Amino acid sequence: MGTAETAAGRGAPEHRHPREVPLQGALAALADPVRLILVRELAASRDWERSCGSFDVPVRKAALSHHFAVLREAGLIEQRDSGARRVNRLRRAEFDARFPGLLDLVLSEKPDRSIAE
Amino acid sequence: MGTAETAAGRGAPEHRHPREVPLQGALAALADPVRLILVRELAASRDWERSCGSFDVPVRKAALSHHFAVLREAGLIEQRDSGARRVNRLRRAEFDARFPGLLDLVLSEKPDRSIAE
DNA sequence: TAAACTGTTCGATCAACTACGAACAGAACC
DNA sequence: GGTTCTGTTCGTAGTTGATCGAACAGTTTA
Repeated sequence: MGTAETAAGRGAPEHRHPREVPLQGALAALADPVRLILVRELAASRDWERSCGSFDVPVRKAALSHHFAVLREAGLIEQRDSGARRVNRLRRAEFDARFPGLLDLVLSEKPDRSIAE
Repeated sequence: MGTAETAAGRGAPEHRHPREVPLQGALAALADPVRLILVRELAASRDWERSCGSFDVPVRKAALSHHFAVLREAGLIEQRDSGARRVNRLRRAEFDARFPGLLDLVLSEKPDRSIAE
């Protein structure tokens, strides 16, 4: 059919606005090396540019899918289905309004070399 | 003997300056309900005023001791032995210099009612 | 000296998190 | 049609973290 807006493996992703995210949840979401990579790479990309599989992380897709779910629940990202792939955007403004400075802190920190080891 | 400056159960506590604390460690330290209470109560008290046992937290002393160790390793608090008790202070300025805005975020957030349940 | 108090450490338990492979489902491509 | 690509879900395994009670070691008080 015409333009595709459907899903990949299942229904549309459930989102949570940063406004409804508890501080503890936001901190926990960011206290993980893999998710930090995702957030930083996302911040360096344009909205809706990156699909889930396009990130350079040392985990397989099952774990990756889980991490994206956590970021979604923490109000950090928004996802949209585009054909077979699911594209992402960082909720910069909304998240920063809810937790002023937190995202800046994460993004200004130079990534620690070597994730595992 | 004269003035006591010794320990409670063991040697002097090991500290870590916020400068040497990784962002991930700071976030993880703050992503816990008990430790959030400790930090907030500490912020509302004067330096060296509060002993470890003087906090209103729903855990026993073994767990409490562990939480203080985590806060110490995260550069969030400083401890000093004063006779039988160990007194604390929040490293406001140093921590804020290392992670600008993070502590403010934690302290401006209204404590979520009901820690467990 | 003995008892009470404060806090640490040990060992065990239990819950939560992270990870993987396999199976699945829709989209795109041949 | 079938194959490949993308991502989710499931079941499971390993790791980490929080918690407790008990034992311990100083300090203080009686």
